[in-house]
Amino acid sequence: MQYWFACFVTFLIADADKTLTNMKQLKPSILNLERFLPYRISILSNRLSAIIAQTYKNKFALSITEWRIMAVLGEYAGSSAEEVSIKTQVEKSIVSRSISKLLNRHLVSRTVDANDRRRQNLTLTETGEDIYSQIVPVSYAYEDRLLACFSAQERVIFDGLVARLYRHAEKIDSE
Amino acid sequence: MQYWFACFVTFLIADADKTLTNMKQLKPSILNLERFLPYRISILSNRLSAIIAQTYKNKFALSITEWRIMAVLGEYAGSSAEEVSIKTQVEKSIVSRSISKLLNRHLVSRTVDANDRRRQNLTLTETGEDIYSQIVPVSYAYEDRLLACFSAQERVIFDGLVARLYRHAEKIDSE
DNA sequence: GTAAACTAGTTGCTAGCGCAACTAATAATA
DNA sequence: TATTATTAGTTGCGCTAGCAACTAGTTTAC
Repeated sequence: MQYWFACFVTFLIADADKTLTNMKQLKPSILNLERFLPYRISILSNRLSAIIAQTYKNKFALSITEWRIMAVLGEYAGSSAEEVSIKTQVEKSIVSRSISKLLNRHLVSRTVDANDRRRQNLTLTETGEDIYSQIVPVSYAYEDRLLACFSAQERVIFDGLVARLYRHAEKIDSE
Repeated sequence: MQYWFACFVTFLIADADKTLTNMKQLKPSILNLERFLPYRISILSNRLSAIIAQTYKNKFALSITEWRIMAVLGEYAGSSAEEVSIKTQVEKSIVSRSISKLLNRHLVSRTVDANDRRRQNLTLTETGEDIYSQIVPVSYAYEDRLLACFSAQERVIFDGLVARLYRHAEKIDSE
């Protein structure tokens, strides 16, 4: 057992005791919002989004949704709107409207698919690629700055727990 | 060092190695949305909210915002709109409009404060209390169901990491 | 080969969010 | 005490989200 693990675990035990003590003070007939997990995740998400939305808007005049679409196209050029919708988890009508804006700004181009004329293949234009390559490091920098409050081990733990909770919620959702 | 800690830590090390391996496969000039923390938190939050929003809407005809306001008033009767706004992290104009709806439905009542006639003290009505006491157990049940994918220890860890990240984001935000 | 079912993408409509401007009341300052 | 600044709450407005209906193209099944 390495030293950092011992430290980490000690910290966790202290934290656990504190939390359990707090929990006992609560009447079960009252719900304390600040301790309610979905609420906490929601305000965390809002705060993270607000910070990054500001940056994208100021520096690149893009909404988070628009950036997400570009992010998918930067990685998977030639995706359809449907595929973008799935990857970004953005509803298809919103994708459609966002793509219109990106087309107007010549950040994205589209061509009707030869084999399936319903389908339209989307690609970043040269300008789009250019902006994309500017945003990527900004995004990574933001992520790093956020994660500065975690140790490398904690990052991994957090990542794992988030992923597990997400998959679990998906399961609950599909029931 | 207790046994479960050893098991847990072993699991974490395995997970860390896997993640680090994956990370090395990434070109730094491309951003993979699915690995980007703010995105992951965002879709997690959306999913958690969507599930609970459905329940509140179906069973009680309340939006999440309306429920959050009631949750604050259930715990702190006589709060002002301002205080509700701070506690719920909901913008004051939205609080104002939501309160109008709750007043119309006679779930909340308000009285002008005697000492400060700008301020209005908000309280749940009897009907409001009644609905509140029905929602609380439903919310706790949902939270328990979500957290079923974590061990007691993991819950505490997750809680702590979420809290830390939130505080850290607050700090970043205020700079 | 044609009708029915399905799929891709767009558009109409409603509701909620959030900024900013506004009203009314109070507190601070000179 | 008069002027100014501050605070509580409401309202106007534009934007986005998301459901549902729609168009157009494709596949399935008889």
